[in-house]
Formats: sequence, C-alpha cells, structure tokens
Amino acid sequence: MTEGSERKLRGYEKSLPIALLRAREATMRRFKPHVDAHGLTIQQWRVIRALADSGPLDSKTLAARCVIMPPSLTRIFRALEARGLIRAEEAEDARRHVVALTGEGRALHDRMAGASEAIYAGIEDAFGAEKMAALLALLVELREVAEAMPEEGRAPDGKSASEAARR
Amino acid sequence: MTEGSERKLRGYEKSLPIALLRAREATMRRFKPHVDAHGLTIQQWRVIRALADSGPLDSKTLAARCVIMPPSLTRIFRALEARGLIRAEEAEDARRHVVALTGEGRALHDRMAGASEAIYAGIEDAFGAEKMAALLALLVELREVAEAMPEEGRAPDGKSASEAARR
DNA sequence: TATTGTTATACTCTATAACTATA
DNA sequence: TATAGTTATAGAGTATAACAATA
Repeated sequence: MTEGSERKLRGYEKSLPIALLRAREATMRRFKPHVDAHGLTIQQWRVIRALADSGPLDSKTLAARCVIMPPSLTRIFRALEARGLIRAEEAEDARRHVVALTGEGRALHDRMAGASEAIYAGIEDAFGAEKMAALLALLVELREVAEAMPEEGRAPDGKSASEAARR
Repeated sequence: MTEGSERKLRGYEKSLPIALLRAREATMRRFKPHVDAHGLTIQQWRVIRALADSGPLDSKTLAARCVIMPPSLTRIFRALEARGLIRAEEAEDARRHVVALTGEGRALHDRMAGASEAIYAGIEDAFGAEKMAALLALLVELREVAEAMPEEGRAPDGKSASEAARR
C-alpha cells in the first residue's frame, strides 16, 4: 500500500546497480576489518592485489583494473611508496609510470592473503561453490557487455548518446 | 609469467568483491550521465528511488537500503529538502526522521524513470533477460548469506571474530 | 597532435566519536 | 539504558580541467 503503485520503475530491490552495490557492501564488510588492521585502505589493498597478481603495472592499467581514478592513484602511489610497499620501475615509454611491489610489499600481501582466503572460503561455504562460480561468470560477462555498449540504450556509434547525456 | 605464481590468493580477476565492483562500475557508467543531467548525485537518486518505491521511510531504513552512512543521509536530506523534492513527515516515534517525496520529487522521479528504464532495457537486451534474472537472484542471495554470517569465517556467535579482527 | 600522468580544485561520501532527544 | 539521528571532524575518493612531459 505504497499509495502509488502506478510507476515503479523496476522495484528498488530489483535494480541491478543497487543489487550489485548491496551485495558488494555485504561481502566487503567481511574483509574490511582485516584490511583496516593492516593500515591499508580498500583501494590500496586493491592496488597491492593487482600488482601481486600481475606483476608491475602502469597507472592506466591499474586505474582500469582497480576502478580508481588517476588522481587518486597518484596519491595512493605516494602513500604506498612512502611505506616502502611499492616502487617505480623503468619503462620503455617514459610517459608511463610503472610500479611494482617491493619485497616488503610482497611480504605484506602474502601475510594478508591467508586470512583473506579464509574469509573468502567462509562466504563460499555458506553460499555454495557452484553458485559462487556462476555468479562470478555472470559478473564478468555483464561487465564485458556493459563496457561494449555504446552510451545510451542502442546506437552502435556511441556519438548521439553522449550528446544527449550532456543535456 | 608473473614470475611468482606460488601464492596468487585467488587471481585478482576472480575476487568476488572486485568482480562486483567492476560490474557495478560498468553498469553505473550507463546511468550516471542521466543522473548528472538532472543535478542529482548517485546517492541522492538512490534515496529518491527508494522513497518512490516504498513510500515514506525513516533514516535508518534508508541508510540500510541505500547503503549510505547516517551522516551522509543527513546532508542528503538537507539538499533534497532545499530543492523541494522531499519533506519531513510526522512519526509516532519522535526520534525517527521520516521523509517522503513531495509532489515535485515524485514528478522528478517519474520524469527520470523513462530514460532509466530505457538504459536498463538496453543492458538487459545485450546481456539476456534470463541471465539478468539469474544474476539478480544470486546477488540477493549472496547478500543475505553474507549478512547472516558472523564476522570472520565461522563461529556462529560472532564475538571471537570481531575481537580477532581488531587485532 | 595524441597520450600518460600529475596538479589543482571543489565537492561528496566514508567513518568514528560525541552529543542530543526521545523512548 | 538503549535507540535514532545529528553534529563534528578527519580523511579518502570522485570528477574535471589544466598542465607537463613524452611520443
């Protein structure tokens, strides 16, 4: 009896971005105390994990992979470098800022990885491994689909849509 | 050839929180220009949608449903109230701050709903309706599972875990 | 000229604690 | 005493534009 059931958009609970947000919030809550305890922010931890997983990376790649804006990354680099966890690396292209984990950074990552895995395993146990795998696959596919989309709902040229969005 | 494949945690790409974040980022990107164009922040739009969907709500409920911290909500209320989009409502319990959409707020919501649905439909078309439904169901279930979990990996009393997290 | 990244700037949100007022 | 919310405060990230350096 919400009084006006005429135009409900899609039911707040069934909105995809909101469902993604809430699911993320609920799972992140499990990891955050662990990350906090090591004096890292969530974003800093993402950067460290990406580097541990892929080796040295440049700023642009990290920005995309960690979903962090370049200006934020600059600050995060400074903070992690000041703690001796990462260091700048030589790059063929001198424009690129490539960073790598130091030994200390790798050690911190490895130290944190165990507890992180345990938390993950707890969630997977409760949720079910097959569902977890299915969910991950769907998330990756959704991301690819959404990234491949032009701008609005259709139009594979992606020009008129951005204009429409601007006003 | 990342040089050290010994301890990979889980492969950055297969981390659930990161997959959720990236999927959300990719989909949000479709909606953001639309929300921007109406002078709302994403969080403000979440509040408006929740109110449009459920009728008047108190601060605590909105905080949980929109994943917004109470202090942020206070500020958002002020901003939306200043624009005449919401108003405070009487509550039996005088401690509660219940807000409702005004006519103007409802009108704005309805005006935005069309384009929002179109964007949504575009994503659903590209992704597939069954997958979308499956994904939503998994997300809701994951959230419920994660929320029901104690603190760390197990222990259904949720005490020792929070202590462990503190140090 | 285009690209990569940093700076500058302004704003929003996060997060915690302390406080007020109900209940 | 416990709960709901606001205020205070500090800090981090978002976002955009402007700029520097390199390609």
